Amino acid sequence: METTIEAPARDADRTRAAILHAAQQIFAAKGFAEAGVRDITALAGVNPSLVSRYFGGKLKLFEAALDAALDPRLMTDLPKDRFGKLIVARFADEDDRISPLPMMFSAAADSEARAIAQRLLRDRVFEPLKHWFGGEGADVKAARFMMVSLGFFAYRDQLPLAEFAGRVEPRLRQWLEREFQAIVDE
Amino acid sequence: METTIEAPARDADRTRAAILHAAQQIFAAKGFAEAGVRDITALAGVNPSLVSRYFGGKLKLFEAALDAALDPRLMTDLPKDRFGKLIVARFADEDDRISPLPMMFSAAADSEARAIAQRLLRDRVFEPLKHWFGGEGADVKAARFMMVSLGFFAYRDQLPLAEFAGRVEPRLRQWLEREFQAIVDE
DNA sequence: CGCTATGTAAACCATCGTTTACTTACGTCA
DNA sequence: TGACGTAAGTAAACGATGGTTTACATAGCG
Repeated sequence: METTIEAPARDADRTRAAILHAAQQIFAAKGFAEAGVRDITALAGVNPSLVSRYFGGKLKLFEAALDAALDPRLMTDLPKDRFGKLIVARFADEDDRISPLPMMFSAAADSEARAIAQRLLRDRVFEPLKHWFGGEGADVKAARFMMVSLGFFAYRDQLPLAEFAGRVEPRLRQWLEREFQAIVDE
Repeated sequence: METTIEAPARDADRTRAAILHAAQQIFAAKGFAEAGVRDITALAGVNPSLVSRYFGGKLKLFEAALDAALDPRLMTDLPKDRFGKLIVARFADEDDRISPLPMMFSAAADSEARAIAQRLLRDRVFEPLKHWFGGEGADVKAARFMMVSLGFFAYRDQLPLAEFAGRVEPRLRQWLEREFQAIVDE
């Protein structure tokens, strides 16, 4: 699964990119607090001190990793008439691009990391979504979207119940699809 | 506000209770990771070493604090015909008994604390709720309840947007009420 | 009067992000 | 081409944090 990113000898840009890429994997897998700088640099095959040199510290690296992974179009590039089905598919079917979302939960426990996650979540997800919905009540729609999404991830990652393990239960999935579709339709 | 719990001289039971009570306040306020044993014992007015002696460590204290604060009837004592309005009121209007719920989020970042929170959330919230809903699809109903609840708390505590700061926006609140009511009605 | 439970103070120890000092490869210029 | 200087990277130590343990003091009961 995790493939070590070999940083070629003496190339600052490649090394920086290797650290960033490793950081995305480790942060997504272990969360902000339990992901150690030594874990990340070990995966990148470089020295731990380079995190401070190239990124200014673990917190800034976290911010850079989150920022690089977040693409606002991830939610707003879908056709509105099939939004429900497609967004749930993207969430549930292990789309690699979704990993930054659950990664944000891990930041909740650390007050500094939480501030970063909040800002990014607002600027890169909430605001684009609000403008995409448009019209009156767009802010409420965006808030509804955030609640259902966060609820889904929190439930899936926090409460891995035996009966729902592995994939999303069909009736639950159907409810989620209707829920998301209702946001754009109303 | 936080009132220091004076532990009378040389009473093990009272001291134990004072630590537990202080732990509930500090854990709820700062989360598992950022709540220090020294913070808790300072509020209780006792020595930090007593946490290990009386509870077997910080993790066990967290478990005890969560367990003591969680009352399953918190959700299942409401009349089903007005469930939506009442549960949202309980969530949004700063009912003191709700504090353990957000407190669980803070445990998500720590793998050991998360395991405890998962078990407690399942045994003390999910299962009682499932039996209270009853009938066919009770498990899906309970899951829906968990998702909306977790989504609400995650959104409120994670994303304090300027326009929704302070209290819950009325239209959002209305949506939440309909959402919760729909779970019991369907 | 003395033993045991209660509580305290201080040290312990592991973790972890970061900094410092040193080494080495590579491009440049004489 | 060859020495030199700068940038890239490493190793090791630093320093703070924080849960836990140990050694010691003392109050209260039999």
